[in-house]
Amino acid sequence: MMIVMRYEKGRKAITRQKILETAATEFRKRGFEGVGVADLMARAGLTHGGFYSHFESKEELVQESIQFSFGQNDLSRFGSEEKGWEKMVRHYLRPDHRDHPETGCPIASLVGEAPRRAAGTRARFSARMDAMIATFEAALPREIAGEARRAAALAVTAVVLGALQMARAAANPELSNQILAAGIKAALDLARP
Amino acid sequence: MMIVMRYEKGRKAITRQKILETAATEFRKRGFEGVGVADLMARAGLTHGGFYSHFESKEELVQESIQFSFGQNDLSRFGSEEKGWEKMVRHYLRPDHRDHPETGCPIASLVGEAPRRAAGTRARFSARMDAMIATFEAALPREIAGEARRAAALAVTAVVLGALQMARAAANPELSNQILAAGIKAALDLARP
DNA sequence: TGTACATCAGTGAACGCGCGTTCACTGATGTAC
DNA sequence: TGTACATCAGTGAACGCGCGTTCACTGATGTAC
Repeated sequence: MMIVMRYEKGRKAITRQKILETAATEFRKRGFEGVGVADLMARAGLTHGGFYSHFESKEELVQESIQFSFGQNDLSRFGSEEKGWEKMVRHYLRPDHRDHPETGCPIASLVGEAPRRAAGTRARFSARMDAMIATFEAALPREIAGEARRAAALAVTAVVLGALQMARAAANPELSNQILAAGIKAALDLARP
Repeated sequence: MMIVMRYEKGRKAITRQKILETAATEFRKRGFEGVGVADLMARAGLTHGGFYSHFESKEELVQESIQFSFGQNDLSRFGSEEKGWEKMVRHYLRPDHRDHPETGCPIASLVGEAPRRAAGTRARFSARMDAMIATFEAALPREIAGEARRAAALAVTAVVLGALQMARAAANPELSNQILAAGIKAALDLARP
């Protein structure tokens, strides 16, 4: 007996993608613990019961959402451009990124929560952090070579990550802008041969 | 009629301090949302009902615990020493600090959650972040003057904060150590006149 | 082309559980006389 | 010194609520004939 498709082939996949997109947005905005399955499904225009025909558990969704939101925020598109690393830094530390964590870098939004999640989630998160470091490393000026190149990539990543989080936590908007500016300046200094 | 002390004067204050200390530890370890009032009170050797004779709400405890754990982790003691800023950086990015968030800097542990808390909590958290920046600023070499001094303090704070979080999130211990080393190197570079 | 049927994505009530908070109470204490 | 009493830090049952998860179901769909 042949396996038959009862609905249009892609329909379930589309719904799954919609849940994933909603989750990626909400998790970055409110944290993994700040959003419930029912709330998420309602925002995706569905009821909560159907969730488990798409994902095995909330933790699985958490893991897949990390991949998804990283894909939305790939800095590597600047990699082939001239002074790509500088564009990456300025893109990362722009006010719009600070003001919209829900569409921004998931590492900045969730790095504090990641170490407390399940082992599989930590592993995936760490892999994405590696990818971010590698993107900076690949884009740095070619004059920085050998071990210094790796160290510079780590340092640039640390400074943009730290600065973005500080800018988000700062109560004073003027201070917040100062932090972004100082972060850009420092990252460019660290990436100078 | 005179107000009378039924118990030893300091007893309630001691209990309150114990709750605060437990909360400061647990919040840094598990996040504000990761610990409940009942769990906290049990760890302090009490039952949960008494909590509200010490604090108005969990959020008030959250706020006071930020102050408390900051007090436990003051970098300013290095301020009067020679090359105090370098000692601060090395102290902040030492492996023991990475491995023990529960006794470490509350800003590193909680900066990601702070923007999502109540306004009063955000304000207190931001004030503590200001204090950390000011501690670095005061300790920097005197050769760094004017606006550059402020910018350097912001940059050093961003890099140590970012590096500590990355080191905690890294799944690979070798990478984690690399991050700490690169963070120290970068912070010292940024604090060089 | 028309009808009966099998499929299965999505529904919504229900589960046990832990959350923050409230409140009537208990029992150890210091005071009054 | 001895006893009755007022205080209040701490107890523990109970509250309404939202959590992640389960499951019997519904109803729109494509297929078979």
